[in-house]
Amino acid sequence: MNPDKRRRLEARGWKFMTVKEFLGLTDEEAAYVELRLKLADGLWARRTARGISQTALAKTIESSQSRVAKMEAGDPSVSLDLLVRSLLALGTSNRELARIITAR
Amino acid sequence: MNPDKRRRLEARGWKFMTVKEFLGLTDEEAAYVELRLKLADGLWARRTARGISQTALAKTIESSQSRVAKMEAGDPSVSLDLLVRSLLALGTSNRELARIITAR
DNA sequence: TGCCTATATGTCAGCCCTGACATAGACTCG
DNA sequence: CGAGTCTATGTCAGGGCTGACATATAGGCA
Repeated sequence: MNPDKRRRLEARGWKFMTVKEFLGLTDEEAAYVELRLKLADGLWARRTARGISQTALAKTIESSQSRVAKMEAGDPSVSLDLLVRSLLALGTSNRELARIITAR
Repeated sequence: MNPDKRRRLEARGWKFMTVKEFLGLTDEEAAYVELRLKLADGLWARRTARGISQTALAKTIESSQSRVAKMEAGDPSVSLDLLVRSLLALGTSNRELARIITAR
């Protein structure tokens, strides 16, 4: 958000919080959610870099296009398991996986 | 295995294979299994380093002692999700998580 | 010896995640 | 315009993972 706009809104009594604060997450929960989002972004990056469609990826991991879309969207209904297995199916090495996790 | 013993056994017609070969796993599946084992080992290492029991850890993650034992044993009935969440509950940072993953 | 703690292993009802399907929007190309 | 592709989103029955429980083994201590 624009700093000026934020200042003006705060002057009028608005409060700003992080997603973590808003949802009342513990540190571990926040770290978990963050991790999922990083993997989701990493999956999208890897897939598009390879130039393959969600449907094509879905076939290689024996899933469906809709589930791939949910994965990349960070949908809560998708497990870490499936995210990681999808990344591995795209040929992601342990080192690359580690880089995705530590990305900021 | 002792190289001499192996040579003697091979001379008698025994064949040796990796777990991956034996189970007929694809590269991705093998990587997935390996990853789980690394996380399992990492969990055990972190827990014992903190000097807490499986029961104590189970309480903090709202699970049970038996499930923690299965986790550390690399039991197939345990999801990556639970493994990672347990590690995070032990205060494992992203960087440490990455180190566990890339450990050999 | 008996008691306590820690860990391993098996089982199971119930819930969460699964793939599949339907549908809609955005975009490209005839 | 219409047809095709790609992606997003909602729904659902069924299967996999869950916590809980029971039980066994091992080690420490009195």
